[in-house]
Amino acid sequence: MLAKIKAARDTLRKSEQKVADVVIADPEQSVQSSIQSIATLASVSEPTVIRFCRALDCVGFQQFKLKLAQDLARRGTFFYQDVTVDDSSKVLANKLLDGAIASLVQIRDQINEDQLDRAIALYEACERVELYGSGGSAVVAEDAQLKFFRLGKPAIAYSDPHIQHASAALLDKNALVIAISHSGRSSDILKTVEIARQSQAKVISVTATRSPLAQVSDVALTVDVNEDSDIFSPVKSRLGQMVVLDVLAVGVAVRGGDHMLEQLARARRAIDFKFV
Amino acid sequence: MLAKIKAARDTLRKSEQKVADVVIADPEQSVQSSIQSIATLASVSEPTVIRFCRALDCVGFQQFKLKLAQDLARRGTFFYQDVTVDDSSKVLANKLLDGAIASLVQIRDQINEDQLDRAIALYEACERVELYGSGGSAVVAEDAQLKFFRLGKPAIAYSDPHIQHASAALLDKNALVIAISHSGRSSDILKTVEIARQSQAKVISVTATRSPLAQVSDVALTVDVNEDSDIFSPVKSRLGQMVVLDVLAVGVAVRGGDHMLEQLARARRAIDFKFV
DNA sequence: TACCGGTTTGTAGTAATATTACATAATGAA
DNA sequence: TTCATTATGTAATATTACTACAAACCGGTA
Repeated sequence: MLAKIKAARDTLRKSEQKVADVVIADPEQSVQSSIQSIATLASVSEPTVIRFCRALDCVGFQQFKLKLAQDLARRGTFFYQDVTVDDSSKVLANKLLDGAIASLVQIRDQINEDQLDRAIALYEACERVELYGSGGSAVVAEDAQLKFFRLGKPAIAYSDPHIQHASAALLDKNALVIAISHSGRSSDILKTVEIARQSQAKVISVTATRSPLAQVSDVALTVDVNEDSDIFSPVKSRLGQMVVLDVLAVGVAVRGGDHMLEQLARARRAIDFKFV
Repeated sequence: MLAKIKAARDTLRKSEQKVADVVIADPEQSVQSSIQSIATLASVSEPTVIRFCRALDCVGFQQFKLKLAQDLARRGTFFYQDVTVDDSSKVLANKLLDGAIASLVQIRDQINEDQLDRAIALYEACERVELYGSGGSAVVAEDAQLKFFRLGKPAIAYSDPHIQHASAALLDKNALVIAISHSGRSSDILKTVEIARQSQAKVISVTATRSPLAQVSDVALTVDVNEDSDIFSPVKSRLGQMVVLDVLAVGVAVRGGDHMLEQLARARRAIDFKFV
């Protein structure tokens, strides 16, 4: 939740940002406050606070507080810690793994059931899937391709933006695009999605809450993680994206009933399990 | 908090016990309820619910709910659960994410510091790195390539077994191979590693404990996860492998001192963060 | 610059919810 | 039974969250 607030903060309206700042500054306090006191602290009106909560996918202030409280409670178990040069390997490994675990916990608590259901419906309605991801997200797109093409419809991943553009232009209304981007701000992916939409294709995005990419998609599966401590690339969001896509694929498979699940299980055992 | 309720339950007044019972019966629900609905469910009056909260050392109902919510959040016991066809999307997502989290916890607790240190030393001693992974592990190898080539030495990932063979044959004693395989039993990867060793290259494997691949490697970074509930491909081991390689790369970076860390952080912000 | 359409924000009122004060009912001991 | 004590509910009140609407703001156009 806190990560979500931080991620969404810049896309919020001016006065909602003030609210975000107050909450970020002292979440422990906010969780015990009433709308009134938060509104006063942020020097905005009370409805603004409510609008802020709604912008974060909460039905109201109460739910917002609850989610935030749970978020804070969990930070005790696994939390982000920056690595330092005098950490031993063991300490280092623990810090990094704790951070990764914490981000998955966060994602778990942010899953938007509604969007997920709609994403599953989009897959069921489509005839083929194209996965677009560049840079680090290319890896995620490829991984997802492996999953999706076992579900019975053609699935292909492209990582080169030019090829993405070309391919997107050739789609039709029976195509489903899954666009993967950590920030959701890369002009390449936005352009690609725009082209895809002109071709009438449906678009699911796997990206940050309220990012430009999320806003131009039919369905947005959001992945917000605290990236502060990632040194190389956003590993945590990568993990999150992979898991979210796994959830989507399994969700589709499950709709296919026991029969499909069993078949997939057999396929998995035959192909990957022994040899990869 | 829940434990507290259970413990205190018998010392409470009759009608307060009714409240305790409905809370214990479904804490997740209670946390989202108003006094009214809890009072109705327990067939007591609203003030009784408040008295119940006070008996548990809370100043009011709100605080009670907050504490309970945090308690529920903290019961962060994540375990594997098989998905079933009648799971809602939400339940499904939670099961899958819990499974993924549990596997990372397991990996964290299994990290072998000694092997990790030796792996770091091997990287420091080498002149170039080749990453081999096929099928699902190809994705991991590519991801790792992105990390390693920022560390200052050439790094390249191959996913095609034939090309792996050819490339391995051209290595020398200054090359480091990182071989990634879930099972560590694929004949392709074993053959590749055998060739690499004949070329005098060093080999780090990221694979299952005591697998054939682990046994023929100079250093084995082991990733063992419970795969029973993975439908498509071993997502969990994929996540684990990625994190373990992140640990290795960060470990190397940290040995480079503050200077290197800072440089990498800058590079990350410039490249990925805004655009991917 | 003045005006228009749309968006953002605040004001004021309403509904819901928690809390208090008090009255009634239950319980138990003499 | 009767009184004292405790437990529980009723009804009023205060607080808090939320809604509808109006004012202010902003960016573009004439």
